[in-house]
Amino acid sequence: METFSALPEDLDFPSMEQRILKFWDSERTFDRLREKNSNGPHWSFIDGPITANNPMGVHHAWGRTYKDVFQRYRAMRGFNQRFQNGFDCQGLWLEVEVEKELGFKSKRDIEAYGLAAFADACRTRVNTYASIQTEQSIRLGQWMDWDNSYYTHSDTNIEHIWHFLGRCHERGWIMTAQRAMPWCARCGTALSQHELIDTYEDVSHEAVYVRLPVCNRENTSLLVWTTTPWTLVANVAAAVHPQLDYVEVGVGDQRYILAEAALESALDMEFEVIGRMKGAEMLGWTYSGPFDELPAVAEVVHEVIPWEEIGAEEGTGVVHIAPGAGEEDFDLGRDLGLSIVVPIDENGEYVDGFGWLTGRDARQVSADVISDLDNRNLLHRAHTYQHRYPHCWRCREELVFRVDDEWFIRADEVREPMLQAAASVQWVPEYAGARMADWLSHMGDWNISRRRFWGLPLPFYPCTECGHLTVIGSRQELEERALEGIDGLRELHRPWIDDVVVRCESCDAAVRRITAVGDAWLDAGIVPFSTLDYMQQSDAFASWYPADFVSEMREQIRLWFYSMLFMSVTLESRSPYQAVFVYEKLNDETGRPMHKSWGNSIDFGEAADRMGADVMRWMYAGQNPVYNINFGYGPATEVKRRMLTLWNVYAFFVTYARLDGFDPTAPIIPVAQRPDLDRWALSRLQGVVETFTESLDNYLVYRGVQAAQAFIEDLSNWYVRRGRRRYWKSSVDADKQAAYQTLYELLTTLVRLLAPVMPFWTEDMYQNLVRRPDSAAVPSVHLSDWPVPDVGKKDAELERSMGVVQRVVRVGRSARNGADVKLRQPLRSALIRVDDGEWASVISLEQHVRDELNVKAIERMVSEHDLVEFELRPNYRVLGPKFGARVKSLAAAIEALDPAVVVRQLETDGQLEIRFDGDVEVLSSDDVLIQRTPREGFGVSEQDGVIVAIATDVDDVLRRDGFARELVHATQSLRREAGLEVSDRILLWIEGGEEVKTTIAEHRDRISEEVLAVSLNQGRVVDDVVTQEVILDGHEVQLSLAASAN
RNA sequence: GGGCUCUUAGCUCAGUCGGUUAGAGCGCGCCUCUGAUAAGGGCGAGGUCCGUGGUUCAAAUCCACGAGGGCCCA
Repeated sequence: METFSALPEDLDFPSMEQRILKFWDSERTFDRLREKNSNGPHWSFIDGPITANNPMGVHHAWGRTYKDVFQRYRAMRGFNQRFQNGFDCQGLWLEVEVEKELGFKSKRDIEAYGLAAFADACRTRVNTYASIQTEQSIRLGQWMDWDNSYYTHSDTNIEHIWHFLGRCHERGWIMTAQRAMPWCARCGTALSQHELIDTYEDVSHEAVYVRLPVCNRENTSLLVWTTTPWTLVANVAAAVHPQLDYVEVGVGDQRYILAEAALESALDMEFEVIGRMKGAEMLGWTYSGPFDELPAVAEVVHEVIPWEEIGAEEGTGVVHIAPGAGEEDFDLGRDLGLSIVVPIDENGEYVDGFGWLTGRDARQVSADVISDLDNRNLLHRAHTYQHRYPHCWRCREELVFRVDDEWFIRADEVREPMLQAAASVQWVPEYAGARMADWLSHMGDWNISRRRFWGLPLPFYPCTECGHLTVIGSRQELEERALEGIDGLRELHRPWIDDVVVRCESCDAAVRRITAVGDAWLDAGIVPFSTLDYMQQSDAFASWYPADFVSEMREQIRLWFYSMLFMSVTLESRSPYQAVFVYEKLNDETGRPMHKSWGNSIDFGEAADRMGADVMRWMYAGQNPVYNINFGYGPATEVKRRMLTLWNVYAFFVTYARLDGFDPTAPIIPVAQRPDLDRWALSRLQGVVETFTESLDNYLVYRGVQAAQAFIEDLSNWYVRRGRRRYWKSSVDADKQAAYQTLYELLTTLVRLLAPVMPFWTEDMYQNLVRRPDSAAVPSVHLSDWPVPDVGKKDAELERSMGVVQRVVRVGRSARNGADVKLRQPLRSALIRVDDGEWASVISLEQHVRDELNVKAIERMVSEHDLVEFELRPNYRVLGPKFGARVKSLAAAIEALDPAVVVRQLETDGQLEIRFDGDVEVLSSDDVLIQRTPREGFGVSEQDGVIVAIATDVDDVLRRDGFARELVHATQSLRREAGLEVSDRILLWIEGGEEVKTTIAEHRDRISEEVLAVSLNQGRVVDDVVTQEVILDGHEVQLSLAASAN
């Protein structure tokens, strides 16, 4: 049996991943991992719940990649983990989707449908998408205990929130307050400020200039302007800026008062200025409101009030104030103690007391309000006005403003403890902590009530008799207090919970629950407790709380991280997490946000099928999390190309290891006895292991990915390229064995190192490299131990030397390039100049330099004076600290010297006297930097202090040496065309002129060996051969070859 | 208005403790290699390190102010 399986033509991630998924499944690999670590130390991660509402997006895949990477890493280090996934299952997001499914237009449709049926529909949707998301996550390679996911709509979760609210109530933090909020009449609920972001759109509204007759001033009116005529019925005041200039103007028989600066825009007719005054003079005036005949506002005294925020750029400088229908109006009204008239209900319809408007939709009454004002002679002018206006992000309806009673948790008392708890957390990146601190310092009371259906039932039972608020803290308490309805309580949701009537704590009256449900962030915030059975005082809680790590998008700082912190500080006086990792946003590959309607969003399933999960994961893990990621098939192609470098190395190894029957279980050649190239690569590997480990410990996996990527480049473009001939040799000797053992160790270590990031491919490689040759090996890469750096294999000196050689080679190639001699032509020698300490490095690794540059010899450049020109620069790094401010005149003195003379002086004496500022100082060669510029006309290049000069003359010997290479190359091409395997032996005939004959005579053995020819003859043959005529270096050559029998 | 953050090549981004001539990948042009081969390598063009001021012998780097982008708060 062969040790390793042959590899397919190319790396097909999707099909390979499907194979690995089946493998994990049949091998129970994840179960075994958990069993293996069951006695290990705990590492506690809490999964932020994903809304089980739609299929997963590629942005979720980013976050889940992080979660999976860190959990897999900790698992390889032997930590016991819970691997619990979570679903967010309640709240408006979900309700809106269910409404769409059922074709509903408003909350009344839900009520008509029935709350019980609606709750069932929500539950069904949760189940559907939780299962789809589970499948998708598995496809991504995420390992979780999928049968044990938590759901935020569970009674346990709800009870734990009740418990929390009970504790808040004990401290007197639960309260109600009026609040003005943007409101969606269709959804029947308020929107929070952050839900307004990006919802402003250009729309046209009918704006009106309205006359408000001033009391006790004949025919005189305030002129106000509004873009929302529907709010005029709720007018209670008119605001003016105390310092602004106002004028009284006559228009026909009417007089208007408005800001002087607004005259032009507001009045489009002849007028005459009659008087002037400051706004301050008008304060306290009263006026008749626009709808005083309506019962709801009949009693309101309309007054002129001051407001500093007024400008005259828009409107009239006199502002219509309706505290019940505008946000700023409400704040102003509260400060000044104005009456608050709330004209509409939660569906946007006028409430009782508004006459002909009652029952009508506020968003459809503009025209009627305007004509009504006109009929009553209060309209000055109406016009179409275009402006940006907020819309509901869910249903795109225009928003209105509404004042409503809401439930809050007071925040002032927890603010300080929360700040302290947050300060104890490791925030990655650090600025996330500053964000949290900023948010906490400014946070207002937490508005926790939502007027919806499918959500946490707030356990608030205000007594209509005595006013006492009963807050139920558990299901048991509910049962104890229940007077009726408890038998029909199927679950802790509406409508069933609404039927339970309880006994008031204070007066024993029968009280009902408020109908509001809770903010969904309560649902998510409680999970550090609910998932560990906190209320049962469980052992689980004691051993898994607080979490070592949580990770989500940055916006979760003010959402989930905040709500968890709030609840945890309240319940346990400490942070629920010790480290928080945040990352930015996912955009399309051009940097635009992904939107379904823009057609630029990418479906997760499609992405997994087209690019493969490991490619996605490698891209995500390599992203610096402080930047938005630009995701798409273009970037994925680039990432895959980089991964292909590792594939090439892997494929190279497998190809030759199979040919040679390399046995990885054979005795190990001690590292000290292996060639420098091997020791170098192994040393580099230790550094990569260190860096990668550190990057995972610090939650900055991208640094590890970058380091691994750089190492893979080195592996391919230096280690394999430099060492490839060692694997081609026909004989199996110690050097070849060392080469295999080294490359094998590099690959198998890398496979373990990269396993958390690309679990599929590393498993595939592991099975082939490790398990196949050794059935006793650990059955999965994910069950193996995390690599530990072996200091015994570190050789800093060798790494440094190899670095010098790599630099020399780079410069040498540049020199050859300039000399215009192709690399296949061997040249006599390379003259090399490096820093004094570096020559030993070059000599010790001389072979690599000669091979790479294809020169017969290297020489140290003794006198570079003929090849380069010099320039002197002060070495500020050394001189600065030594001379301080005098460094400037010293520098001037240095630059005035003749560089060539200085160089000779330093070469002979090693020091240099220099006069400046009247002093004489002695400088050493460290004090100046000698910069060399190659003179024209040489094959010379200079970079980073290294000079390489190539002797470009070619004599007959060198020429034929090069020609032999040409013959080899041409023969190799022909081998390929003939479809031969790399190990097939051949019979070879070469026919040509004198040059060919002489070259073959001189290089027969070498040519034969290189092309695996068992015979090499001159002449032409005709039968059973592959033949090709080529012209090499101007010589006609005919090559013929045939496969050899042995 | 306040906070956090970013601004380096056409694009995406590195840049350590302030110190020589600021780097990589992609793209572009040229060359090269070829027993990893629908790969690989090299060279080149391309930069006001957002601007101004300051600290310092020395600033992409530290400080202040300003401009622009992003996010958040009010």
